[in-house]
Amino acid sequence: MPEMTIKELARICGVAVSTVSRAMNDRSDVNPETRARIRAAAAQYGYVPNSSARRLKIGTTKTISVFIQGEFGQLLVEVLQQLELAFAQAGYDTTISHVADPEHANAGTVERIVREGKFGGVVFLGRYGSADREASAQLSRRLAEIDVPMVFCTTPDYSGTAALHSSISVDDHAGARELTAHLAALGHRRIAFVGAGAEPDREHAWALRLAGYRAGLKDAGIAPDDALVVASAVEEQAYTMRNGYESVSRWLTTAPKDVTALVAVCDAAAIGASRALSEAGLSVPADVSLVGFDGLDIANYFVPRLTTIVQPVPEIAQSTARVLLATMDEPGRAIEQVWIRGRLVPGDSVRALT
Amino acid sequence: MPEMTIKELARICGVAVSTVSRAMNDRSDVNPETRARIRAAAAQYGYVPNSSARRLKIGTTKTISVFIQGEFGQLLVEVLQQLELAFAQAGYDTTISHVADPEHANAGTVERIVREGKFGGVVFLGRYGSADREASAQLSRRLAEIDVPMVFCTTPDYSGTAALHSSISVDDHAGARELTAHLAALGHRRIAFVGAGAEPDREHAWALRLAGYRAGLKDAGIAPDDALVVASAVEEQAYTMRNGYESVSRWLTTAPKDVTALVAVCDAAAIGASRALSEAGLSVPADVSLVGFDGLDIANYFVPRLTTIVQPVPEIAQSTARVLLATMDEPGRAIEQVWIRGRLVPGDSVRALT
DNA sequence: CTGAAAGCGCTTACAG
DNA sequence: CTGAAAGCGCTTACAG
Repeated sequence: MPEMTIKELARICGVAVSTVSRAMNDRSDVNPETRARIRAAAAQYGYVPNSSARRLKIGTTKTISVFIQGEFGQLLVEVLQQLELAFAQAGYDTTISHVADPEHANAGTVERIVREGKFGGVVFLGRYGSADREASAQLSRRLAEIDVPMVFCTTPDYSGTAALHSSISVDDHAGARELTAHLAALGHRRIAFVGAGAEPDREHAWALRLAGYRAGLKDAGIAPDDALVVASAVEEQAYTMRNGYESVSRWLTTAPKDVTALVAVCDAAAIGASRALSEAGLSVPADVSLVGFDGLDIANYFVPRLTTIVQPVPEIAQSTARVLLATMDEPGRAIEQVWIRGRLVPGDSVRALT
Repeated sequence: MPEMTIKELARICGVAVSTVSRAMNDRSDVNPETRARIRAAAAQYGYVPNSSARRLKIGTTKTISVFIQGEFGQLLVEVLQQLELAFAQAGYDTTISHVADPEHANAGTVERIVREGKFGGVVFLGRYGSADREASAQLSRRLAEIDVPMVFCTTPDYSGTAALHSSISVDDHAGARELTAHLAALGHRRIAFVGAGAEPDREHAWALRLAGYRAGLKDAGIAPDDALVVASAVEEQAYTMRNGYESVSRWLTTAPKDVTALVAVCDAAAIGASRALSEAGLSVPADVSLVGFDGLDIANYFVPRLTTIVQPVPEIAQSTARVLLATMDEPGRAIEQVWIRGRLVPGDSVRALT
């Protein structure tokens, strides 16, 4: 196919290029018959407008870019699908910008948004920024200076004291608190948390979930015990089976023997933890109860079925789309922080002690 | 940031736009000092060339598009990451085109490639086309007419008798054959296959794996038995836990009682199968042995650890990159079909009967 | 409702 | 090594 241009099509149809342009773009100021004739010819000859030329003129596009950094699991894939759907319904194309190497891509990420620049809006999905707090905060601030509507989905805004961006996430704190309360209600008092980061933090999912766990303990009148907070062994891949496995394996050598339940930072970590327990001769839930967070498919198929908080993927995606589209319509719009409650789904991984 | 243009930067530097262009594109015919000066100014003022304008002039870009259709799991994510890496090393950007709805996007997919047109190359990752055989074959043929180098990774070329596209995959047939031989060597004779499609097929992964299973039975002198071929209950999501679960649950009501082992079409299906077995009071591997295919993380963390064929992700990605880049260099290049052997990794899900 | 013309920001022969 | 100029394919005021 020799890539027909608007000029050739105009010649074939015996009209001016401007008329072809109007017909192709469904402008009202074209004779319906002319338009039909041009569109028929376009279909026949396989004419497709050159999007680069178009973009160069227009400046902006009906395209929303979703940024994903580093590894991404089932959860993000699901959110992504639903986002694409929601944007498509609003007449926007979705393009995925995957930043493979999170550590070296911060400046690059920003630069790319500015350069390609022509996105109607941008979603940051999952984590973003680097492990370094200050660098992440700086990135967040630089992003805020760019004149493109953006929202953070499933990842917090690290800007610092004042939030600079809209964000939508599951309510990590409330979820972990509920899981902990659930365990306490079943008689557990010695409950550990698996997957804490090294530095204090109050924005990452692990930190919010850890805080929720602590709040849950407090609700139940249980004194916190640092020996029950299991640090991530593989911090740069905190939300993985491997981290759950290695963290718990290491911790078990010195763990208090009276622990009866584990709250894992996520389902994947819970599954890794389960293997570590099994290798240590401990069975779930007979010897130790175990809960996860996220509600992945695997939580439902794992043996035993994992008690977990199911992330409300449809609501998260819909809220994200709603906030972004609203901001695109009304650029000066106030930023919005949305926390959506997940649903606790009991499995077979928790034993009642009472 | 007011989006500086080449013209403004040229004025600031006191040179012609053509000189700026040469400096930014690292052409040899610029005075090194001039170039340094211009680049410094570009950095200082945050000038980034407008990619649309550039594309419009150049016609083609240093960008490779990876197409992913429908749902995608951990395996494709891993391949994707490695592809991005390989392309980056060759100086190419990677962009992901996710086609959310596989059934309705065939024509759209093609059109999009043609329209955006300016990709240096295209990779189809995972499945592509629709469930309908003829539609897929037609799509494959239409793709072959487009003047963009493309390769199929982890998905077959459905063109028909003569292959029209290069493709790279794990050797599904050899892998399933090896798994079956492995079971037979441990004394299993009544071995079932979980996840067969309804229509005869010789290109999809399930069909190749089913054929490999049959070859493995034959190698071991075991007569095939149709009652041991478990049809997919959820055919449009064949490679999922849900399909493994529902297929085996349904089949168990009428399954021969003497089955001692299951070959699942993939790890996810194996995990689903495991739950179905467990609900029927059958334990893995004490009552039934179970093997998967793919080598996902979960195979290694599941209890019991799953015996499986590990997909050689690095080799698959590297071969894909190599073939695509070679085709881009040499457009008339012969197509190439690469089948890479996976590695059988024994877990704890198989019991020796002898 | 339609056409002629300017111009989006860049690259690349063509002269010097 | 550098500059002036043409032109990539489109859209959009501006006239009619």
